[in-house]
Amino acid sequence: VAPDEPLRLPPQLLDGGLYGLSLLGSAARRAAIAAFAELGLRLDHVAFLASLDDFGPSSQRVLGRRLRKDPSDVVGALDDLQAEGLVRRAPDPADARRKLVSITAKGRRTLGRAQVGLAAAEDEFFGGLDAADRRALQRLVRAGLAGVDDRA
Amino acid sequence: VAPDEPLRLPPQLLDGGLYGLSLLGSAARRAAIAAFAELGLRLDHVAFLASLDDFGPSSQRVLGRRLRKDPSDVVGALDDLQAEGLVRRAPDPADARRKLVSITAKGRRTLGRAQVGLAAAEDEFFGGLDAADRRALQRLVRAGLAGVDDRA
DNA sequence: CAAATCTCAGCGGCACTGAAATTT
DNA sequence: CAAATTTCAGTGACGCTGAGATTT
Repeated sequence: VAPDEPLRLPPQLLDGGLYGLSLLGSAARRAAIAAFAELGLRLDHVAFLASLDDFGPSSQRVLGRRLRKDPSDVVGALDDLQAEGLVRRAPDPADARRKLVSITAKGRRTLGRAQVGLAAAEDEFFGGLDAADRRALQRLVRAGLAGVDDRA
Repeated sequence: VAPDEPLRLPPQLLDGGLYGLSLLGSAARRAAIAAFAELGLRLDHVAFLASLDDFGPSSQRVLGRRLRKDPSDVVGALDDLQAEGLVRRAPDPADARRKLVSITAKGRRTLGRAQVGLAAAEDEFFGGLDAADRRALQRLVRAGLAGVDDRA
């Protein structure tokens, strides 16, 4: 008697949509984490690098708000990135309470490698969907995220 | 100078789809957790109750595999549920290594309350989407979860 | 005997709270 | 002085690993 039960999610929970979305999000998170692990980066590390690359130098507070990260969690992640030489912290000349964080040239190179790994992980993750579905899902995710912004 | 920056996610990460899906999944998870918090239940508590309700009594091993939970994590969650009288553990007469877990009448009542709270949370969470989009998102999530099943 | 099942101890990622130190 | 910013210490949920005890 060896019951090799596969994944079998309770329909009564899946029906609503919130539970399934949470599970799929976890799977997506795992896939992204795996893609960055070989670079020694975590998900939030890459998020900080990408934010600095896209929006330019920011104070830690602003950087955190953009990514919905708690200020106390920003500290540790930036410590890691700074130790690797991927970001720079400098006092803000306009306000000594703030530190201006910027991405370094090495940080940009690392970010580029992370993007390559991410793209591969995405192709694999969304491999089961055809192009139209993948586009549709992406649109709905963006719409959903806009709602998240409001709610917070 | 008070920069009240809102959520502003890096486009270069969002473009691929995996990052956005991960974020939306986290938001969905938070919403579900909040819906169950007033009942003193966590997400996995409700998942176990729903699984037992939908599929009937199971060994802890099978119960865990169905929900993609590690056997070691099943133990603690069932301890909680059993302490509240929501599930029952009995030795499997066919195999003394196993324990048969079943949901109690009280567990079903609690699960019902959890479903009510979840439905409300879902209406609020998906409030920004029209009915067609909500249906489409749910379909794509199911398709995506099917892929997750394969990959694991 | 090897394998399966339950259990416990521990670690890593992540999100959050509370509070201290410094500066505006 | 109150408020903003960075920082640290701690907690909780969650997923995973490794190992022990019992039974098949």
